[in-house]
Amino acid sequence: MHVYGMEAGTYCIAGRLRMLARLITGRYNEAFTAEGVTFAQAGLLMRIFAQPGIRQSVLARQLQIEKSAMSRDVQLLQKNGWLTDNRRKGLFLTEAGTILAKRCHKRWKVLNAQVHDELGADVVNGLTLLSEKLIPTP
Amino acid sequence: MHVYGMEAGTYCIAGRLRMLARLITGRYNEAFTAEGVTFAQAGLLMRIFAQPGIRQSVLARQLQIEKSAMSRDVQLLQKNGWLTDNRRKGLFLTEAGTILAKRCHKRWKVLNAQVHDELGADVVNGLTLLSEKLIPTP
DNA sequence: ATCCAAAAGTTGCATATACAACTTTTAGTA
DNA sequence: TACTAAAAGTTGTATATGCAACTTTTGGAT
Repeated sequence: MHVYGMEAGTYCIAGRLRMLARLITGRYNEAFTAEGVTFAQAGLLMRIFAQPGIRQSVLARQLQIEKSAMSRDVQLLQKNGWLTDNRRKGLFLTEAGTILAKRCHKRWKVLNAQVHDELGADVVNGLTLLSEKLIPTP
Repeated sequence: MHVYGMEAGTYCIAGRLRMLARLITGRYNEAFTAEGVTFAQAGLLMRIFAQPGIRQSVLARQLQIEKSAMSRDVQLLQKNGWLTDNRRKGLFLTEAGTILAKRCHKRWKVLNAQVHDELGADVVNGLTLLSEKLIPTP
């Protein structure tokens, strides 16, 4: 029988990636609910912590997110008091934002290592290879 | 230097998967704009075509999408005239829906084969392995 | 047939995301 | 310095998604 999405060896790449992203996002989200943020928010906070003063446009390129989406993500962080108000001059964490970013990074480190372990080197290498083939090199 | 997301070998699995999903979604979306649908919509149409009468709950499990999200996705298809109005008794394509699903499948087949080729067996196997490790077996 | 618990489906609310069109800022050049 | 084109950022509109709470449907057990 031929059921869309079930063919051995010819499954839908986009469908599969989207499903996996949903699954893994759920798992990471769980880990961050204790901090009151989503993974997407935590990820941004950690990046801004690591690259203070970074521009939205650069983040958008790094993450391959449309600039308007990034604008809104950033506005949300700011509304929560985690960013200073000079959005257009580069992004900087407030004190609260810095504390939160550090707490998130602790959780992220543990979880991500655990997930790496569970998945194994083959999977991680596969993902790396996929990244190299898909991510535009600027 | 240690920049979040840039560490060799310890990158964020969730972040990476989400980025790849965004990239590949964009590419598949392009292919379906000619049909006036997104990839998500086309994917649903193709699944309902392949499994007529399927329940939302089953689709939600297959795709690992929350049932409320699925409910809305399905409502959108119906609003566009692609589904008959008996949502709760199983999903069926209208004539227009059937025609559209077939057209989408043609495009999907070409694109997906092309992407498979581009990525290569290693990547595809890596994704398969990842799926096996992440997707809950019902 | 009746009743009840579990499953399915919906709705309210919030976030994440894209595209198009618009405004603002920045940088280079005359 | 003034002008202008490109880059950056924002806003309108729409889809995709999750969680919680609610309603409806379904399948047994009596």
